[in-house]
Amino acid sequence: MNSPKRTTIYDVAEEAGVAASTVSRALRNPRRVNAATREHVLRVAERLGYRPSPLATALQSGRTATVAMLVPDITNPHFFGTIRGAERRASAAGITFILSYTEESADNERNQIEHLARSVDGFILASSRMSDEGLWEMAEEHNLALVNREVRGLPSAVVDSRVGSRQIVEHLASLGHRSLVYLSGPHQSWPAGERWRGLRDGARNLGIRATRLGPFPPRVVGGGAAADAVLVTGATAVVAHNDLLAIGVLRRLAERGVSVPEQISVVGYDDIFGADFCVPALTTLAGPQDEAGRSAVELLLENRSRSTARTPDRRVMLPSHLVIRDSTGPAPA
Amino acid sequence: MNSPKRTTIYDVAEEAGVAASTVSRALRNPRRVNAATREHVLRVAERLGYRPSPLATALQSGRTATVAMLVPDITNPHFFGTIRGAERRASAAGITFILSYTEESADNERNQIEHLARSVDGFILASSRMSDEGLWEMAEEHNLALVNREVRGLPSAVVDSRVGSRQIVEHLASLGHRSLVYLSGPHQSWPAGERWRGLRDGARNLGIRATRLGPFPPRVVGGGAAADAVLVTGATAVVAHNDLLAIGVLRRLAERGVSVPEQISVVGYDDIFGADFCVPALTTLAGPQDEAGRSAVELLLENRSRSTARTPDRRVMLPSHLVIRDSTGPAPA
DNA sequence: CGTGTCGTGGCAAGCGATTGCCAAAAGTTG
DNA sequence: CAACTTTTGGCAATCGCTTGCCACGACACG
Repeated sequence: MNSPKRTTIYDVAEEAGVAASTVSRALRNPRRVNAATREHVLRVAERLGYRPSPLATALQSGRTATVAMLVPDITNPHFFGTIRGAERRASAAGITFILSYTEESADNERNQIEHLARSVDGFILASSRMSDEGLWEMAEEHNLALVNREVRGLPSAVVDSRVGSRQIVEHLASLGHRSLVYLSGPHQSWPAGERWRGLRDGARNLGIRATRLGPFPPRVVGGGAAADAVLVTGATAVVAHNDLLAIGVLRRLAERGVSVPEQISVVGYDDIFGADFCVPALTTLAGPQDEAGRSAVELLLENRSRSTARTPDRRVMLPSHLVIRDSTGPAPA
Repeated sequence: MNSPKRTTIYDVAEEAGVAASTVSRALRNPRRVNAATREHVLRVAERLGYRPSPLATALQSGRTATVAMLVPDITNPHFFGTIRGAERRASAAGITFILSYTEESADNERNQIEHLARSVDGFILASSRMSDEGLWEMAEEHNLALVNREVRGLPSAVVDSRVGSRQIVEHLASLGHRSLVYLSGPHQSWPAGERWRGLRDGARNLGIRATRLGPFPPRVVGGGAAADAVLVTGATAVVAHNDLLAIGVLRRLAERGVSVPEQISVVGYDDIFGADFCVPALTTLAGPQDEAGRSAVELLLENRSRSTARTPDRRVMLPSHLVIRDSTGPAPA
């Protein structure tokens, strides 16, 4: 506990026979102090086991060396990669990483930001539920970086799903499929729009038919209704908004005795943990989610001193790739 | 950004025509100030959009309203439940949640604690890699709560795996198995010891043979070697240290054409995401991991003002239950 | 040798709250 | 109505660190 008062910069100063300011400079601003003095101060600090107080530092300097990541839904494995990447990058830069969940609500997101605003240098908003306008407004006051969401004027790191979606279409077309169904995620979901556009455009180019159903909750449980909806369309290929939904679809199809991929091919997005060992193993569009998290932290760091000039909005686009497994196959004759 | 200086307690004080101290009291210590004054101050604060600075508060009062959770390995889904539970509980109490990974290293763990010590009210150590001695030492200086680890004198929240392990043995024995193999996790792992003891004792009671192999890395990739090791023993039942390892075993067995559960029954621990849709679906000992996370936060909160008396060490033991799926079946004749 | 420059270190004013202590105002009591 | 207690609000110190400004000495230069 804090009972045995921790050693402060003053303790070090006294012990070293210098002023507190000198200690501070020796630590933060090496060139501002004589090499010998500095060496001495450092040694004393070390001996006393001195640790700076991040709070005091932050209060004074305004820099907290902390970032917060806001994620809509903690139960969604999709975010694990992003969280991991962001945490790693932050950690490597000596930056404290705060994780918080917004329970899928834009209001909640706003509140969290407001609540943490003074304690962090910036926010990583993963799959934000806020509107573009809301984000712009927030960005006036706070340092933001978006993950898997693009908004004009705001820095973002996204895994491509537009180009990847075309690859999906090409893959399916090459297997002889003439039509596909996209099982859409939530309406406000930015990637859902991207994916659909990619699929639609790809389909148009290749002269096959693409239709969209939904929205469905992007979770395993959503797969039941989704699968049934697909069956009535008679489609031979279905692309689910994400792997969870795809897995739910696989389940329901198995229940109903529809064989995959013989009768229907199924594709997902994200390549989450488990996509390789569900049955049949899922064909899915994989992307470097952890890279996205990493990049987001970097965008935040770049923007730290944005107080003066507005940096041009940086956008990082990470390439995705199609992982072909057992859930896709030749279209039935 | 911070350019438009955020409103402070002084701004509110001036606007309301009172002293800063009054504002502070109106906010924190309502009974210390006249109801009318208080009402007025609150209104002004609201109008000015005042938000207290957590940093300043923490610096002065010593309470940070923040907890940190240290997890050895971010890639292990086992921790997701615990993280979720802890985050939720913290969030509900208005407490900021810091998440950090220790990369499986005790040293790293120690460093992280040292690094964050001034910024948090306490630490949740999930599956700590530190020795008992190390933990005692840390507990002298810091407010700790352990998850899935019991150490004398320290508060902890653990999911029972001892009793649960007996249930596993009973389940297997009832299916006619006369011997089982435990695929052990890392040697320093506390649950590994518990599980083994539970299995061994259970086996002794029921007159069946239990042997231990390992240690194996508790990940899917560890399953390959583990499965092969099992096969040479000729055992009919194998209990893996966790679901990841179990899934790896399932895979390898499938590769080698060994059918589960006809030839070998497989059991895991944790009931992670995916355990229900791998093939065959995994029989596993499920526990309320999120409860453990939640409890850990509560232990920390109880102990917040521990500066004076040492509270008796609180231990929370959460019950586990066996989820029987398709990976276990009657012993082969 | 006088003066200008540069390198160093110290002083002290914050950063934004909390809180012990005190004094003025209000309420109580005989 | 005097004496005393209780409320209530303000002053100022404090938490631990950063940083602008100043001063002092060393050094270089003309």
